[in-house]
Amino acid sequence: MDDIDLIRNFSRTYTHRLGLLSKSYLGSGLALSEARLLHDLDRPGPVRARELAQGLGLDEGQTSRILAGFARRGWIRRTRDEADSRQRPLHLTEAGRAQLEVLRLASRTAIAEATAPLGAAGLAALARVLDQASDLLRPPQPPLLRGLLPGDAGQVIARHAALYARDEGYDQSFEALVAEILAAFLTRNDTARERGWIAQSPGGRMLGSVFCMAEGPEAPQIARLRLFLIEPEARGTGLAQRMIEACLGFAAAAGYRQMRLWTHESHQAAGRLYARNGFALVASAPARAFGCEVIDQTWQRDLP
Amino acid sequence: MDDIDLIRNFSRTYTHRLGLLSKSYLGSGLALSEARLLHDLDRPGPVRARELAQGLGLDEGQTSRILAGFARRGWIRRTRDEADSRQRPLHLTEAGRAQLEVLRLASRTAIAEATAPLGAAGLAALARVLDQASDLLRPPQPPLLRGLLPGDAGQVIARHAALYARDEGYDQSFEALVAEILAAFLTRNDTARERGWIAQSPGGRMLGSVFCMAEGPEAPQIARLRLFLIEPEARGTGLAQRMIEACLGFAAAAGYRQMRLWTHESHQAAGRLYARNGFALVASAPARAFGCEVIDQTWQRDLP
DNA sequence: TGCAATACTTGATTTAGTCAAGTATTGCAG
DNA sequence: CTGCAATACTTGACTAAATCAAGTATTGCA
Repeated sequence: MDDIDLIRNFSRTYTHRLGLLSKSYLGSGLALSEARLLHDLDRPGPVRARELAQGLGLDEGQTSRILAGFARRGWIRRTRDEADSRQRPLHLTEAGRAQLEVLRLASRTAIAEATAPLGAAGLAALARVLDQASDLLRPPQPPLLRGLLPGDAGQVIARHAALYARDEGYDQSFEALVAEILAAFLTRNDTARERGWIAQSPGGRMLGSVFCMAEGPEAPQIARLRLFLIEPEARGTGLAQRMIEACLGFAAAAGYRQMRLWTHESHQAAGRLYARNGFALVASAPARAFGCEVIDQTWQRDLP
Repeated sequence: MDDIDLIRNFSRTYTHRLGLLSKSYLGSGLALSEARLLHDLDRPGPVRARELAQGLGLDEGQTSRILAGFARRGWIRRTRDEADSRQRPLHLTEAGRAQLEVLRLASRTAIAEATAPLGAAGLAALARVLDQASDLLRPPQPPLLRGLLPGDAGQVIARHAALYARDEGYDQSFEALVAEILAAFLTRNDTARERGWIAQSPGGRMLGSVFCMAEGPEAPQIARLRLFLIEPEARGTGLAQRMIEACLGFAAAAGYRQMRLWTHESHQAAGRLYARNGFALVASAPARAFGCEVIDQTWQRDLP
């Protein structure tokens, strides 16, 4: 059972369970090739018929016929290329985009039904590993660092809870703490002095988080770096460094004079990262937290 | 970009890159449905045509025709059901099995070509995440614990190196150490007193390893638990406990009086597991190893 | 005993896909 | 600027897979 057999094995399971091979695509009346073609038409600029055919490995004749059908149904507009009138650049119309949305919903429903037995947690785990696979299949692209969007806070809570429970044995009280921290952050909504970053894979799954928060009114010049988490599969890639830099840069620009953070001694890789970024260990004390014996650490550095 | 969109997105990337949709299956002259049908015929007992059709979502008429073709080419034998002569139980012949092997090789070649740009490490990573996905899609099954097979030692070395480099920052000297330990183990080949276990997912990927080795001639009654590793995604599932029990059970049966192990303080979850299994910390000392400052720990317990 | 249900098979038809030829246009060597 | 190969797409003829419906032999059961 080598790597290739594992992949073959997956293909069979996947096509079987997710029914990728379904003819007459999801009852939408469109054939699979038509659906794929329509999807590939959804690009900002004009599209060439040949590009589409080659991109999908479809026969050009067949492509031509399918496109004729789309034009008849008003899903695409075929314009005339001024410079070369052999070509007929294609544009998706509003009707075409609407049809694409119909398709998207049908496909979402089908996947939701097929994955219903997995439950929400299983679905999230599946999405996570499949998106990892997407990343591996695509030419490598660096993760995106972006601000917080709706739904991110929940993800941050869920991943903190899951990973700390697995790796450190933390109990539910840790999830509650993370939820409280985030709830307060969102409530304060102090965008000038506080910010969160989400690292996101090219496919869109969350790879990590970091937050810059105010230490509190009694220490207005101190910023706190919090909820710093990198998914295991994204560790050792330099992503953590990028995220720390984003956080430090924001804190300095927001006028803080120091940045402080709180961690546990067991996070050795994190400790090395903090040390590399000018933080120094300023306090350390054993404590009992989240059902475990831990050694709390406080690190601090000055900001430029 | 929610979970379902991530899955949709993966499906597109995957079918595009791995070309699942290839008609005329891989130049073997068989259509995709024929290949899938032939594959599903490969089961120990007799198979019913209807089962096959329903299992693959194929039309019964079409199934009948394809099966007639298989029978004509001598790939299947159609017997007569004594109790119900409407049914014609199907059996794959040797020729059919040979054809299946042709198909398997063609499919392997196709995957190997499609994944060539990823390199060996990328392929291994892809196989790993896709097999995780297979596990998630299947009804849950517990991992299998088995002895060492050819190729396992290499995997054990590779995963130790990769995970410790990622999580602890160990350098290459750690990989060398693991390789030496395993080479010596394989060379001694002392099956009565030493053994290794591999935990394997239902799909077949390695989920973890543990070894029972002799401490050495100067301490013949002491066994050492070594190379204990659980893949991150398999942590917190009780697998580690099963593996420790297997190792302890073997050591006791092999006549050892004590079991000893060596770890680092930073592996807190492992430490808790050892404590739960009767081990006590007997020595602890800071050391510099594999390019890191660590705190070596020795744990020990008596065997029944 | 008769009749619906089952386990397939066969026939008629549709349709996606293939291959090759056809049309209009472009680019470029002579 | 002429002619001819190349390009971008279309069209026609054909193949084969898939679908739908009807057909056959057999079973089970009221």
